[in-house]
Amino acid sequence: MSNTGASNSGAPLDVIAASLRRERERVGLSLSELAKRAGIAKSTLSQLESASGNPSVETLWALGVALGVPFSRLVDPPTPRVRVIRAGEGPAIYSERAHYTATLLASCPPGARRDIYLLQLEPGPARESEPHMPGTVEHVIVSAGRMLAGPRTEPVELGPGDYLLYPGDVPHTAQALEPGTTALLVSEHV
Amino acid sequence: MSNTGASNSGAPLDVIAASLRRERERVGLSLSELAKRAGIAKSTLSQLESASGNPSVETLWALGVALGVPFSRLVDPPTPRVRVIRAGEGPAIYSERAHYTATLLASCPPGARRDIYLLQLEPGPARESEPHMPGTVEHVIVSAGRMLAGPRTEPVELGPGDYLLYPGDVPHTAQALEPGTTALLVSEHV
DNA sequence: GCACGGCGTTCGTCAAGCCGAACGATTGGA
DNA sequence: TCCAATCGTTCGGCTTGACGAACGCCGTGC
Repeated sequence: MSNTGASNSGAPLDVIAASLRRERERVGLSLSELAKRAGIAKSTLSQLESASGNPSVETLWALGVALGVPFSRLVDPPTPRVRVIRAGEGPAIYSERAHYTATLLASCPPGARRDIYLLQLEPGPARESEPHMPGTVEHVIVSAGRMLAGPRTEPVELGPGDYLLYPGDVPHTAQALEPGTTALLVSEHV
Repeated sequence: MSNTGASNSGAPLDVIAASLRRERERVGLSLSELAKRAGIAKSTLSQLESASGNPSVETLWALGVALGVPFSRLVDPPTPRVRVIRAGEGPAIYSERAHYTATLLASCPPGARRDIYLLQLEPGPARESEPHMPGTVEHVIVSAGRMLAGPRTEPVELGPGDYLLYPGDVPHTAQALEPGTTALLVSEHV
């Protein structure tokens, strides 16, 4: 998960319990063996997997290391499998003013750690975005056309194939310089 | 963070201490005030910020919620700012056999949680990829041309603007069906 | 000058996490 | 069949995290 403003849902302990068992079985370790490798008592691990415990960070960290798994995997719920969204399909956001279309391709359930949008822009007034969640960064890759993008204070002109990374937690802007400009926007809060 | 195989570096407690203070000051809360909002004793918070403690998950969770910050932000080190990579620049991977070019646009230091590649493919033999890190998923968005992509067992044909999500921890493939096919690949291990 | 409120730290108490040992259950081999 | 090994759970102990209270410090204003 990520207890972001949007999603503080679900007691972390249950998630951790499930994650631990899932990851342990995926690796194919016994409870005893994992406990030994992580340097913790197997009784401790047993209690954690039955969600009757409140592990310290060090304990959980040791388990993450022993499992060869990132910390966040243990506190965040699982993930998707396969999905296709055909051109033109998918939830879209339109803006008459800015001649702007954003199609949401992927949002990480439940609390979206990163979103992927397909942007289709026409020349006209710039689309101004207010700051997002602190810690957000946005990646823009232009597919076709030319555009101006980035922090409002220092926008960058981009052409096909250009890539731009900028902080999303400050005011930023997007504006097409040519008709039929399309770009990909990856917005992630780390 | 992510104590992934690659980056188990740094005692988590020090990172947490630093993160905690950083985020608290960014929000502009006093130690006492934050402690009250998180529902923990300020003495506890004080010890955590001085890295003389080993918080339980519940405690850290409460702080994350009170700060309006994702859990991982507290155990992971900071992040980047602004970067531009012009078309043709950036580290690239070529493959004569598969007429394939991948340009690495963004890799999340230090332990890469997701990579963004620009793919340029020409028709020819398919590029076969072995499974990555368990838990990896890949997103493909086609900019131009047509291509075949996805799990080796069930590839999908994609045209301009199409989006595909598939697991990256199984064998998968990529093959251009038209000259000048370009696509964007987001590879993330959650 | 001095009382007041808020700040962050330190101290003693209590509850809870972590541990090792012992337990019943299950499996495989002699 | 019986023994041995391993599994995961449960039970006292010791350790340690979390708590509230008291402390010293600093800026305000009466």
